[in-house]
Amino acid sequence: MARTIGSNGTRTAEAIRQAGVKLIYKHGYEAMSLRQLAAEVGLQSGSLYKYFENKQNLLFDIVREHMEDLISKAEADLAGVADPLARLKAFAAFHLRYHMTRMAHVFIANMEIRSLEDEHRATIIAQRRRYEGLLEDTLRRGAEAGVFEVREPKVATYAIISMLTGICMWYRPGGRLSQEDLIGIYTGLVVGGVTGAEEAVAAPLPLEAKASMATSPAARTPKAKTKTTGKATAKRTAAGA
Amino acid sequence: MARTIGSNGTRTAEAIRQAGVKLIYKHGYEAMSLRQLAAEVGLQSGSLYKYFENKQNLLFDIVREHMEDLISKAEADLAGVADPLARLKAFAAFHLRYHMTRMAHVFIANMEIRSLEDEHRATIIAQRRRYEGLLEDTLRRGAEAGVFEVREPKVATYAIISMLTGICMWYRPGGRLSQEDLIGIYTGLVVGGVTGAEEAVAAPLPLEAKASMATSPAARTPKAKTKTTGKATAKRTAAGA
DNA sequence: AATAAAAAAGAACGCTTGATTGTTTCCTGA
DNA sequence: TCAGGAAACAATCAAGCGTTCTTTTTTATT
Repeated sequence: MARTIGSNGTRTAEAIRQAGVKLIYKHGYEAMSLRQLAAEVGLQSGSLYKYFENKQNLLFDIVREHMEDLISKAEADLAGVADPLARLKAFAAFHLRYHMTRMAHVFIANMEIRSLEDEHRATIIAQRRRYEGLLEDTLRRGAEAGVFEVREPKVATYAIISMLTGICMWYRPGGRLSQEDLIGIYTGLVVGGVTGAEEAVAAPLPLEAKASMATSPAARTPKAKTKTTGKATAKRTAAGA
Repeated sequence: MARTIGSNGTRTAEAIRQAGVKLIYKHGYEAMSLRQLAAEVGLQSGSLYKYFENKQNLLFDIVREHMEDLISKAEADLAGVADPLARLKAFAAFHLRYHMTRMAHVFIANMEIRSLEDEHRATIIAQRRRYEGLLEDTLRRGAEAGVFEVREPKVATYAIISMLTGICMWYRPGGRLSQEDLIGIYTGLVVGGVTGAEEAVAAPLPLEAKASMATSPAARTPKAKTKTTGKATAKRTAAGA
């Protein structure tokens, strides 16, 4: 056999992209082998190279396109909103909704940066800076306008984004709380945090002791989590590309 | 040559553990080869097997021991603190200080869970549940006591822990802000978030454009910001645990 | 119908991986 | 002092890796 019946380039390209996202999300970039990916799409591993230069570039393409999508949608969403508080809420809502909808892409973009080669990683980090700037500017303007109590906009930006992004570590569609419920909860936490509870900002910290050491076993409660097929192991090839 | 002069089992075991943490932190578990690890310690790869059963168990040992340490220290730190607000602040301060001090271990424990085999992963997740319970119980009691405005303690727990954990994505010792500075800032955000800014919690969301899936081509920055604050800005993304 | 292009198969490559084994050297305690 | 155990080496294994190349089949174009 060679070319299969009904085969089509653009359709295969899209299938590879989707399968790549799925497998990298599930197993990680290093752990995903190209044979595994090819099997998922129904190809031989060698045939994949009609669709990307090498494994590294597949990852880079996926992450870069995701970041472009994230940024453009965020900027579009915030375009008309001027008031800092409204802008903050809009950002939080957008970020949460986006992250709940496209968890696999987000997860990859956050986790696999380390697997990118230097130049690629620099590109992605620059994109991320730009995205973070949307929030940071909002916080800074709000602080200048006296709406927010934010002494360190950059730190607050990192903190807030970490908090919001964290939702895709546990959220699964169909749970007790709807997306809009969660947006309400998270937004409340964010806005409360930056509009200043006086007692909070003032307080240094109430800690007396520092010591440690004590053993404690046991555990409770279950929670849904990702799974791994304990199969493939991989290497990170230095000479690879 | 065989046994090297001055070689000592317990010392080598410790060296392997440390090198393992270092290399997994730097390259990831999958990407770290045992030959790389052996070279770091000054051994041949085969010799490593005197110190662990296999690569998977090395990872598991590292993560499990880290979680045990985290939990026991946290429980010790919170032992005497009864008041919900004080307890919340103490938890935040502990978590931040711990994560700023042992970033490599924390990073591994959060990132490499997917690389653990099913049974091992279940053990670690149970430990994490227990740790999260410390915060969740505090939030729940504070809410019952009317000190906090927290409708969903579990969600708030995830959100807060993600935010706090995120600090080790960018914090590097020696930056402009001290550990205590950062603890103050983060604690302010946390306490503000749960002590309820009325306007925040009430507001549903001020968004008119709901469709996050609307296509928006390209991306134009009205205000792209690339402020380089010394070195504090760095590498990894704001993701959570 | 003839031909070119596209799509995929399939075999092969050089290498690295985690893991195993047998052997040699060093250290230590009776 | 000298055996016996601890510690590490050295060589090896099969498996799997990313990648390349050639061949074959299908589709599209003329």
